Amino acid sequence: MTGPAPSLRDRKKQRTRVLLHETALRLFLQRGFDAVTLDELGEAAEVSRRTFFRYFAAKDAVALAAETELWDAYLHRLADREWRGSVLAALRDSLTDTVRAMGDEWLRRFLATRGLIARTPALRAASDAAGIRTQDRIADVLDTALGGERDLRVRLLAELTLAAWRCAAREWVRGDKRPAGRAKVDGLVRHLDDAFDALPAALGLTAPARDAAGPAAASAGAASRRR
Amino acid sequence: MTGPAPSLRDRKKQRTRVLLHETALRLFLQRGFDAVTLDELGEAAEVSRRTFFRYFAAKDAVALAAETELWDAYLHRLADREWRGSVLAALRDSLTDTVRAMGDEWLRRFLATRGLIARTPALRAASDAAGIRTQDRIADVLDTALGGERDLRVRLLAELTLAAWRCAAREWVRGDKRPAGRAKVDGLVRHLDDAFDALPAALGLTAPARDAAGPAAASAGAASRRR
DNA sequence: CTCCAAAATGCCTCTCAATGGCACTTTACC
DNA sequence: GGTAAAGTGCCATTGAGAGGCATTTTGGAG
Repeated sequence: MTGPAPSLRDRKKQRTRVLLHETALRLFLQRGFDAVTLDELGEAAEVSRRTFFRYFAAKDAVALAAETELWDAYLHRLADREWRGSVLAALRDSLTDTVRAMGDEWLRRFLATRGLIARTPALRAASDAAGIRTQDRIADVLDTALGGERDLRVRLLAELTLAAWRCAAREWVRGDKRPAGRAKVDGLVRHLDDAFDALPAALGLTAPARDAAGPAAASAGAASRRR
Repeated sequence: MTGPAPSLRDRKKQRTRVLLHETALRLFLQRGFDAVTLDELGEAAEVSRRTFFRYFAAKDAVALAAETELWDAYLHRLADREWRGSVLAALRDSLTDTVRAMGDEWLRRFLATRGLIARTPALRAASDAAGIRTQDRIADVLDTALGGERDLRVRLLAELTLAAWRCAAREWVRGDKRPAGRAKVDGLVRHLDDAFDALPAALGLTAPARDAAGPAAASAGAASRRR
């Protein structure tokens, strides 16, 4: 992919975008998303608020940019892949492949983003809403790839993919913070695998029998019980 | 449930709340959610903006009130039920039972709400985010009811319930608008049944074989293919 | 290199949702 | 009837978000 070299204009724009994003993450982490105004962010990045809005659609968009990059990369990978065999397995593999392919620099920003989401209701809501828009996009790619019929199962698969993601991300953020770098990514991938693996068993989960003294009567299946 | 009779204070508050909600739906439907300011809504309902915020946490909350009622009723039903057998079936039955139990007056408001959501990005986002908070609440109820262990399958079941809901609601809004009253509710219930029914088949969906000329090679399963 | 047009930026004004303090009004209860 | 608590309205403020337009920067042709 050797296009024309980026112009000075393009380089400057990219630098401004990165500067806004990094500055935002730093300030939001220091003082909290809600406590940092866009005037302050612009001052710190030496960019006007007007310009900020030329780069990001909203305040929350700059905080969630690393997550957006992941979904964009994932959607791109889905659009490019060959489809054969189990669709869910393809959705799963593409997601874990995408996560693995994101770089260390992205990982640092993504961890910061997850931390902000965990402590900021407005960011959680924005991230959740964006996730559901991602589901729409996944369903669109699948409709196109699988033959253009509007199939309820396709829609559900998009839902299941993000369901697994949300469960995995939730556990990941909760988990041990000590691993760094690649081990962090591996942890996320493991949680994703656990979540996708647990889908069939979840469908079959039954309530404990009323007279059982413990969990012995719980559904036997792929054991995803918390260890 | 015969508690003490509501006081004049309580009755007036309830009337104000209903008035705000109904007035908001009317104005939002006439002119669009974004075009109606809270000053205008307050003027029309003869309530100050300050008071509006004593009843609703945000502008979108008044627009989504009917949906909130549904989820509150559903969560209440889940908290009250006996748990035995398949958890997913229980989640499903409780949801369809709840929908059926909501009254005609609620149905009218709920239809208006769905219409607003369909045409207002901000409301769609707010509704989606609220849906995911509902998933959290479902998972909490399930954790309590099933023995208090944090089980990934439980979390996934909450996800699957809202997944089916979103798919069903989407098809429902798209569908024939001519049925009224109970037939509208039956339509929603039917879409919910279809969506829950399609979950196992979705897990097993495979891509069409590359040399197949048509969908003949698609996964044979519970056929939820669009008709 | 110069010039001009296009693109990017900053300044400014405005709107409106949201927040919150406090004075005033209404209701409940003794 | 009097008083305290609850409810309401008025007012001021903040900050995200929108958009117009002047100014600055960059690209490209001659």
